[in-house]
Amino acid sequence: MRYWLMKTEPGEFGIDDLAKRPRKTEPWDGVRNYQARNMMRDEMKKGDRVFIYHSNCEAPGIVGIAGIVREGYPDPTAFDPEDRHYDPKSDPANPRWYLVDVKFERKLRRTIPLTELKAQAALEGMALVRRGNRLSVMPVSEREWKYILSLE
DNA sequence: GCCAACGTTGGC
DNA sequence: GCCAACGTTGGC
Repeated sequence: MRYWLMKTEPGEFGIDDLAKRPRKTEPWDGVRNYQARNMMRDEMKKGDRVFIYHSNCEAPGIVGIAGIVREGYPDPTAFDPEDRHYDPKSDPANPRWYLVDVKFERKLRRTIPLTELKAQAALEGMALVRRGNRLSVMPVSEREWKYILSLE
């Protein structure tokens, strides 16, 4: 089993929206970045665990835990001209964008803010705290996962 | 709202 | 294949 972190904007779709979904599950659509795509298509497996991170908001940070319940499949929003993530260059016969289904597990007892994560020497190597990082899906090591949970 | 950092596009 | 221009991300 592997560990991941996925960003989302709470103004668009936050951890509480995920918790309210039928079966607490949501297709993680709309990701349009090749590195993130590759991870969702090739590397994320059923049962993997995910930190949900709120970005672009008043208090950016890790807010909860989810699990992967369906492995990579083509992102249908790429084929829908009405969708704001429509990509005319994604051919259904050879899809460009992929997603996974994510299921709510629990909220953390508190948000662990980005500022706090940045202050931890133990987390120096994390992609999340590196300057200019813009990846919306990234791996988390087991050591980092446990360390972050110990801050909860 | 600002702006640095980064990814993508497209002309050459 | 280079690289300038452009668009987006996301913290602050």
